[in-house]
Amino acid sequence: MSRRRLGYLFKHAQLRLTRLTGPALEPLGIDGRELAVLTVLDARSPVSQQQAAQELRIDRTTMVAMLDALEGKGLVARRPHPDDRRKNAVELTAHGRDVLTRGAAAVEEAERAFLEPLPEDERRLLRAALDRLASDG
Amino acid sequence: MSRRRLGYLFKHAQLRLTRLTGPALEPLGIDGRELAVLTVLDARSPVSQQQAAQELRIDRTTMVAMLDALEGKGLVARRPHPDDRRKNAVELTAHGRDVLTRGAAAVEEAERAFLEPLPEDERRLLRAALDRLASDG
DNA sequence: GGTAATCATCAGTCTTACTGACGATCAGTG
DNA sequence: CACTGATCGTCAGTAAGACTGATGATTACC
Repeated sequence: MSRRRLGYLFKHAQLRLTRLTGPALEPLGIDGRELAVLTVLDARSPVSQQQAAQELRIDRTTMVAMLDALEGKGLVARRPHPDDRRKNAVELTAHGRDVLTRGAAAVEEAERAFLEPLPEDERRLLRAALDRLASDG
Repeated sequence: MSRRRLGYLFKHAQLRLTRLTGPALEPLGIDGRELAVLTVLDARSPVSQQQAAQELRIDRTTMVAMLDALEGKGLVARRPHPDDRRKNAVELTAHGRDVLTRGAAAVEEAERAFLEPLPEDERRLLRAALDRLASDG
């Protein structure tokens, strides 16, 4: 039985997860946060930067920096939005789509390794529980 | 069903937890990390700074800063270790013990609120699962 | 007794993420 | 149409958290 606080458990679970996903993505030159951005762009493209930021619940200014990085790596392109000249329409490049595909596979693999200590049914339960706990309520 | 990555779920579950524990501890003038230090000192006191740091898996230099803060608030005292003059023997003050007691109660309450979306049996299961996932393996 | 390891500390750095301000642009009201 | 207020992307500055590497003091090894 664990006397640890939930805060401790979350922090160190996340640390262990990062120790697995980090090296898995490192050959692709991105980290987990960047992969999340690529995923959103793939699903919703073209989106404004604000839309993408809201989707991931990150700050608009943080998104600027992340897109700067991703654009610098040639994974993402900003172009002027046809309907609203305040907005950028952000899209994946061909290279970005490729990195997304390979990154997603790498992360799935890392998540499998991460969850390996748990029996199958508990993995599903954990995911469902986290999903409810992570929703702002 | 959740398509979110585990990294996202952990991050935002933790954010929501902090939104609950933070205000709960704020009247006591500490945060969750500091409460964890107080807890270790209470259980193991007197300990060296390194022992306390290892217990919480935080860096030795981070522990220096945290004890500086806690000492400044009068919750903790460093005294020379009787057996080894390189070490500090760190202990709770009377005030520190009091804050620990009230802080622990506040956090228990906040954790209850955090877990409130889950049925009773899933709460236990989550805790057990996190415990295994957080262990470095 | 001399070398290597340990402890606490400090300065510096890095990452992540924020606030607040800005110019440009759009939307709604009258 | 003109004004007001909101929205979008950007930038500068800041803050928290946690690390590295170096240092002085001390201890352990043999």
